Amino acid sequence: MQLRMTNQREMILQELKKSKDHLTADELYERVKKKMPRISLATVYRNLEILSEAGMIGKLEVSGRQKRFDWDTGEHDHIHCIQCHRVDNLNLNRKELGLLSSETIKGYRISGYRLEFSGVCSQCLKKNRK
Amino acid sequence: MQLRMTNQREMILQELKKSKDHLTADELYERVKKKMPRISLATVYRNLEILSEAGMIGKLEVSGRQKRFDWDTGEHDHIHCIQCHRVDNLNLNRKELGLLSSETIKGYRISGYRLEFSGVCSQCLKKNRK
DNA sequence: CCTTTTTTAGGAATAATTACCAATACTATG
DNA sequence: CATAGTATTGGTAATTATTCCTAAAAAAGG
Repeated sequence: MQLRMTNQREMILQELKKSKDHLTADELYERVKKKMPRISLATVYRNLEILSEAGMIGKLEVSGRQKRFDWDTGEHDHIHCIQCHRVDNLNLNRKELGLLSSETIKGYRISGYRLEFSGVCSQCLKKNRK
Repeated sequence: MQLRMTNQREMILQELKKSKDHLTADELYERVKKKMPRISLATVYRNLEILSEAGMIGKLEVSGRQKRFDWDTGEHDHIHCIQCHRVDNLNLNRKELGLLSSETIKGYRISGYRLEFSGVCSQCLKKNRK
């Protein structure tokens, strides 16, 4: 692992953790820029990739949209709103699902899975009622 | 519903069904172009969107990559190769999972879910051994 | 310090997709 | 059938998200 923490890298990581949210690269770029005005968007992208590679953050590639990055690296699933595209955490009992038991399916060597619910979040439901 | 079938629309639908695969818009464009050389890529994109809207094909927004379209509209899950990005079908017993039972989770009104395994497909495993 | 390696900023390049719009094709009437 | 209205198409420009490139800056290691 042994990941060298540069100022930019550290700042990106801290801002993501502070947000306690699932931010996109450019959302994070906007936040980091407030403190480091000269940082480049490419640096944000590169470091998010490096940090997720190192397992220090999670990467969410959800529903064909922009990638989002997750400060929480613990095992959990996600649920997202098909209207405003927010992503929330979800804790399902994975053992009960019994899905991870098999190491190969249809000839694939399984490395992981993603369970992704979609629907309309409470904020959007409220908005729609108006 | 009542979808008017233009020549282009029909051709796109037929080529996708014929392929029995999960094609991207540009893969399909290449195939359709063989029979309709003057068709536009935009038309392919547009009609794939319209067809999936009408429920005549499925849309797969998988792992942050290119969208793929599915000739098979029956309920099924997917498994994809993290190496070559192919997508295969998977039939899991959904009732057993007991996941669709709840209509709301964390305030969301659930409209669906996607279970997506990832791993290395047999072709890639074979390739790697060489 | 001086040299080597890594990282950065900034902009250019790329890939996938969508938007726009003038030209066509189709539909339904009179 | 002529024709007016609507839908769809082709071609291209624009957009979005992301990666690539390169010279400069920063850090590491003698």
